[in-house]
Amino acid sequence: MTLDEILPDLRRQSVDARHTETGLWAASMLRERISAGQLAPGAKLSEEPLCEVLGVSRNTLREAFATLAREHVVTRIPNRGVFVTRPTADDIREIYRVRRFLESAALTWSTSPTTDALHAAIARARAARDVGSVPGMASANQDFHAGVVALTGSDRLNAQMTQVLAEMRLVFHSMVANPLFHAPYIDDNAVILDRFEAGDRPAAAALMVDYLRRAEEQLLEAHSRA
Amino acid sequence: MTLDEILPDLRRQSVDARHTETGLWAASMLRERISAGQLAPGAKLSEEPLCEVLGVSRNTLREAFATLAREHVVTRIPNRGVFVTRPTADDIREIYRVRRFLESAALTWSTSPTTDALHAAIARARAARDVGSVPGMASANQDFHAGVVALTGSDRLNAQMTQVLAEMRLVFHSMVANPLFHAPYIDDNAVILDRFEAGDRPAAAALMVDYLRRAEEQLLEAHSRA
DNA sequence: CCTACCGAATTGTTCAACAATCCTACAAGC
DNA sequence: GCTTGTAGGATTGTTGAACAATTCGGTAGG
Repeated sequence: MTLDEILPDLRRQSVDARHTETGLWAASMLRERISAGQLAPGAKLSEEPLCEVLGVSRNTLREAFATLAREHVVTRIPNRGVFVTRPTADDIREIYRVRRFLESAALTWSTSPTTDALHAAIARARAARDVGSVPGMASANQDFHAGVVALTGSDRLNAQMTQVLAEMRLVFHSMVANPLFHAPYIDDNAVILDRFEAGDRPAAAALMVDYLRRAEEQLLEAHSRA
Repeated sequence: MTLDEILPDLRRQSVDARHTETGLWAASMLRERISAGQLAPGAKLSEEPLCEVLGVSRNTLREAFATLAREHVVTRIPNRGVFVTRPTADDIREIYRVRRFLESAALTWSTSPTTDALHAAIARARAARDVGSVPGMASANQDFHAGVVALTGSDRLNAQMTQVLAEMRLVFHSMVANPLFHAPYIDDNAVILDRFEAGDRPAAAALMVDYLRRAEEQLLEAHSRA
């Protein structure tokens, strides 16, 4: 999907928008579109048409670009422009490196033992699987892993995890989505949660590392084909 | 001399000559001053005089502010202005929460066993202690802990650690610096490194958590007095 | 002493202009 | 045929000025 195709859509959402912090608002609008896959990886985000459609000035739009670039959602090439990031194989390895550290550390040293959100995420994933909803499974799966890091109670670690999961969505969009990708991992999550609640944190962490290694391998394999 | 041989050299020069990103350049100038303590926490960064001094326009300066705000180095209050962040007690707790996770996880699961940088940092710290240089001890100590996270080989985790250490400098600047703060921790670092190299990673991680808890407590105590 | 209001100063945002850089195409030379 | 050089046009990088919105300090009035 190209930029031109979603321009009318964006225009509709931005007609009567009065906001303080316009730059952050513009960033969130673009982030939404990119997360949803309406702006595919590699797409060029030209300043002029976007300004016109969002109803902001070029300066404000550039603030939004700076925000998104810092989140690795968008890549800025000097004097060339801004593009939706197209994750490389190295990016995938880096993302999973971060996830292995963050998630296994959270399972090992977290202090908050409230796992309601994790149970809810697993329930949502199973419901989505029963209905055959791939986006539903993907979303619920991300909620589970975000919830694991939320056990740390740290805003900054949560922010980093949120960012990495946003990059994960880019990875999914940049390759042919295998409809069956998420399904087998749902029960893995359940086992990890079970071990964690049984008090066997090392086992939970080890299972998580194993899970993430398998997922990484599968994504790298798919990436090399694309 | 062939083309390939001089390519890296050329690239290095062109990177250095990159004044083409004025916003980032201005941000780094301010970051330097703040890190060095020349701009104390709580100081107001008025736009107009800064523009004049840095020789950039207000728009460019605001891009720099946006960058620093995302790094928590600077706090933006709408319609009031931009201030050097004054860390709160909660900030200190959050910083140490992140450090405990990042550093103990690095000691537990790191793959790279090259500890040269860590030995060098300890040596620098001891040399600074012998000379009685407090900034030298602080800097070397930060190098050691940054090096621990560098064991992960992850750019993103390194970036997060760098950011958190920058916030640590703000913490130090915002309270009366105790000249003896760093000294007792130097040998703790050495013990942690020793356990790590002996292959006893759980012990190294546990010592690190203990170290960070003591440092946090000490800083919180000092903060409550200020 | 407190409150309401007014004006100065500062920030938030936009606009228009210019400089610097890159892309495309096309001609010239080996 | 392939590379190299050279316009021209388009896009980005940066600036300066303008105006709206908001805050702050002082002051008159109760």
